[in-house]
Amino acid sequence: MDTKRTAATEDELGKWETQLRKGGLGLAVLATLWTGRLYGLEMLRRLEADAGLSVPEGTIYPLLNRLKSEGFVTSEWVEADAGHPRKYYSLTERGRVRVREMAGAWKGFARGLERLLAPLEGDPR
Amino acid sequence: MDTKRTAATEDELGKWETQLRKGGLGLAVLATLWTGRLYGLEMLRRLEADAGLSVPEGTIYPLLNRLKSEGFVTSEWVEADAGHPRKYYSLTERGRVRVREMAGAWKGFARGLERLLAPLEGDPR
DNA sequence: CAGCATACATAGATATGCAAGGTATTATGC
DNA sequence: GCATAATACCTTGCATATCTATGTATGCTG
Repeated sequence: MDTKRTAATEDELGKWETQLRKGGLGLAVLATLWTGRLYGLEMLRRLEADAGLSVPEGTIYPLLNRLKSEGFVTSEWVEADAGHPRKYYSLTERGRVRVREMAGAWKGFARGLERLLAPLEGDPR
Repeated sequence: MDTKRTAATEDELGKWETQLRKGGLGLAVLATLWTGRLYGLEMLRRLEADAGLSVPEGTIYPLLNRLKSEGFVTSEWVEADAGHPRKYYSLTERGRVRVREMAGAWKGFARGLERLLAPLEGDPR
């Protein structure tokens, strides 16, 4: 029963983490493009390596399509000498402006939450 | 047209901020209860004052019910000598454990995102 | 040419925040 | 005593983004 409860708790925490990411991932993806173009799976690897965010493929492609239809990124197919053709995404000018706005909103929210979490720090209770 | 575009952009940013809060608000609410019990509207005021998070009532009551049915908080009606009866919410033991887990997950996510945002800092581009 | 890895894509289910509107109780002015 | 306002809590319906699972196509390799 302990194992059951633990498993359930972990599941719930997992679902919650899913919710936590909403919105945040859009910013994360745009941010990876700040320094230059990347293709889909390359972004996933960078998100994992740089930020510890493991994002499934089924999440990033719809997200990229949304960002594209909103005019924040553009895409172009690039055929390599060897290997499969890849779809590279780049930030548009509008996208650059947007990342800054989003980053600002993120920082405001994060600072507020940090303040609320301060009382927990080092409290053994 | 400029005004139109600006307005539309702000609307979109607003919708995005809604997404950004998902999950985060649950943590924020539980965190306000760390130091002691509070009633609904009191929480809203504290969230606004301490963290700059303005949360509408339509958000917090369903949220509190969820947290209660999941066993993270308990509630009790308290009748004051003067004034209206208030429903006070407190953290359960399970709730305390949970806040810690959530705070840990939040920090991991926030650190990762900060790393991704680092290249934007002071980049005039 | 069969199997495997790479790369992009889609559909349905689920969860959450919000706006709008509602009920009940207490305090206040006249 | 009665109307009005303020406090406090609650419910419904909708919009939105992500995940799971699955599908398609291409190129490499033995």
